[in-house]
Amino acid sequence: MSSARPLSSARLADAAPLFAALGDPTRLRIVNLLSASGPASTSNLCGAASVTRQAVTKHLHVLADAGLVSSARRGRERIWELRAARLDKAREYLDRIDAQWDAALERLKAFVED
Amino acid sequence: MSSARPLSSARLADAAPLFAALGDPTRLRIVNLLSASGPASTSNLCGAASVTRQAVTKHLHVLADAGLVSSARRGRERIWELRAARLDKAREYLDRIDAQWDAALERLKAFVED
DNA sequence: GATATACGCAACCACAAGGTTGCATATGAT
DNA sequence: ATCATATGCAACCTTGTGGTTGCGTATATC
Repeated sequence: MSSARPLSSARLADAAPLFAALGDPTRLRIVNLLSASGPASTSNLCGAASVTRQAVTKHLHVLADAGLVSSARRGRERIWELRAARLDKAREYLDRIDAQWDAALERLKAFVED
Repeated sequence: MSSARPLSSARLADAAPLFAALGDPTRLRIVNLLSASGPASTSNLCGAASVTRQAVTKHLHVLADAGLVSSARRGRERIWELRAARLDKAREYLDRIDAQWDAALERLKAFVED
């Protein structure tokens, strides 16, 4: 028996920016790159993108604001790293919504069989 | 041992619109409602939103374009239903990115221990 | 010290996105 | 037939977002 509680609106408002950050092709590409190759510098990430460095930097800041990446300066370059915990948050949301849906289906089924 | 293959850019380009659709608070609220209470009509969903019916309709169409909901007219109302399969797609993406990240960490660790 | 590299910051621009009002249309209820 | 309900559609507005160019600054490298 699933114990899915309804998602609080607070958690929902928190999750939207997360998905929004993942909702851009260039940013998703960056996340994918960071997850596949590990930490990388800004110019390193620029190599894979088809936009200017400044655009990539903006995207990285959006990801950072969403908590999906963190960065630190190393010498003259800035190294970006994936924050897997935040990704898990997103997964958790989807899991809970899915669980809710399953529970709703269950209730509907029971109602019909009534 | 995880068998995480790198995500093809085709799959990535496919996933971004999905996350983008989930990246709006109002839309996420709608998805949450549909998952918690099952299928509902447009005006039904409007009750929980703080925007006009037309705005809600727009959001529903965005969700439909992303494949996250489907709808059918029933009498004078239109009933919207969650497409759980599409939600699973999003989860799958996050899973694979996470697996990639784990694999990358593993390699880094092995490299350091070298 | 001169030079190339890597980045930060600001101004600016075009367009998509979210939202609204207004009006038309179809369907259920009386 | 009449009236209320539920929706569809279009025009319009405002802001946010993704992108650019230009310039300044810090850090390696020679």
